Amino acid sequence: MTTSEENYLKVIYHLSVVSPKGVNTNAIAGMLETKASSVTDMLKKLSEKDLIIYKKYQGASLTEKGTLTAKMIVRKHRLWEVFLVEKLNFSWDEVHEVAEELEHIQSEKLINKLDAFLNFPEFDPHGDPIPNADGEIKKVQKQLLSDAKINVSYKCVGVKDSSAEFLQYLDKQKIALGSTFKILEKDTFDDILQVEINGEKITISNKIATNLYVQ
Amino acid sequence: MTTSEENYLKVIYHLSVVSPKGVNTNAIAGMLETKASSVTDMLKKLSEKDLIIYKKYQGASLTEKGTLTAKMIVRKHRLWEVFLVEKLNFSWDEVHEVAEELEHIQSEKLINKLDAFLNFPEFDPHGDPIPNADGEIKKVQKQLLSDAKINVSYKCVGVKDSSAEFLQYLDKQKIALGSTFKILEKDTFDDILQVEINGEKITISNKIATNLYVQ
DNA sequence: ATTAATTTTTAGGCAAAACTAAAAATAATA
DNA sequence: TATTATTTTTAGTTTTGCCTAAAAATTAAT
Repeated sequence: MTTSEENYLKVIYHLSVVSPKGVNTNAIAGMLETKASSVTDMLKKLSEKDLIIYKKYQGASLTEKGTLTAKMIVRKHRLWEVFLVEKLNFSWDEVHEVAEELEHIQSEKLINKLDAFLNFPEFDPHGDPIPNADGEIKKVQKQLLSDAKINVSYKCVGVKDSSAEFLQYLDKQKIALGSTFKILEKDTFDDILQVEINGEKITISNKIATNLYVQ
Repeated sequence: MTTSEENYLKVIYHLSVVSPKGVNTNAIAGMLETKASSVTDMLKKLSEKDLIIYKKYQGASLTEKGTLTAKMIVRKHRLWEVFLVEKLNFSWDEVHEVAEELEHIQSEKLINKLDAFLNFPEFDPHGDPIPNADGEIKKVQKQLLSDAKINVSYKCVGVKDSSAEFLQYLDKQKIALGSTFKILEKDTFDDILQVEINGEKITISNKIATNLYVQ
């Protein structure tokens, strides 16, 4: 497997969540910052390797084999992120790019030993679940803060947007995984929420609320 | 820098120890298991990037810039080896291939944080020195066991050959870094040495003795 | 000092993964 | 439904790093 093939599989895997019956060529191109024609070439290649189902103009979906492969890449990515944050003291907004490289290191032994070293973590620093060695992912129910009820206490368990900018904004607002949330008031007109975070009252935009997972 | 370019620099760096005034095209090809013509192509490229001095038919030698780059790759390789052995419990014969991949991860921050996490080790699991962040290498004097004096006590501080086969042989003979050595008798005729290792008398071939560094 | 052997370089190609531009298929709209 | 508009695919290039085969330069040997 080349790094490029792995990146395609990973993107198809992530996009499959929203378009389970075929991921568009353009959508893949967008995620990988490449051109549609390049995507077509690669889809043919991945199809011949039985990693995806691909029919012209119909988009791509992962086979069993492709799904497992993609999950292993995601597993590696997220385990490395845990390592970087827990052991090397990276902040949660710095780990993505480095993990993008580390996820392509080819050694099952390495990743399983890393998993053990980290004590078999179930979530990465952004709250995303880490597939185990068999590709199984622990499903937890969680909802967006924007969908949460008023005056009910929640705990922050993940972020939807894990861009450095958003994560840095959260740091500034002292919002982290584990923070407690209570919506005091929703102002549907100007898309603003009054919330209590760890006991303190603040105002956040709906944009923020639609990118925080709570439980 | 591509992985390929880095591998060339690393090989030139290692070969420069024995041929400081120009490394042969064929020697590089041999180390990289590639063809001389491919090497010529790359030498031109590295030369244009001012990483090596290259004149047709004269071999290659590293520039200042090339030397520093090579040292940083060696630094990464050896630090990752320490990580694999110390933290992930790999054995010293398993780490080379994985480190060959990890050494190409591009992040200065990563490697310096890894260095700190490992407590700034000075030697890798095979006794090779680890360049610091400035490229400085601590020089220690050491000699081959085959050049050691008779009836003098030495300590094993490194291996010259770090192939898995050799390292596994050492494991079997209970020879490790730190083991104490004393040559009892040298038989120059059949190239065999009577030695005392950690107090026990055994016989080893000269081939072994020429691949062990002692102090 | 020639000739032979070896090493190194050139020349021309190939595969992977990207690209541009144009053609074909599908989807959207009047 | 006919006509746009959009999406996707094809066709033809490019770049990187490798290859083979042949030519050129260097080194070794008679």
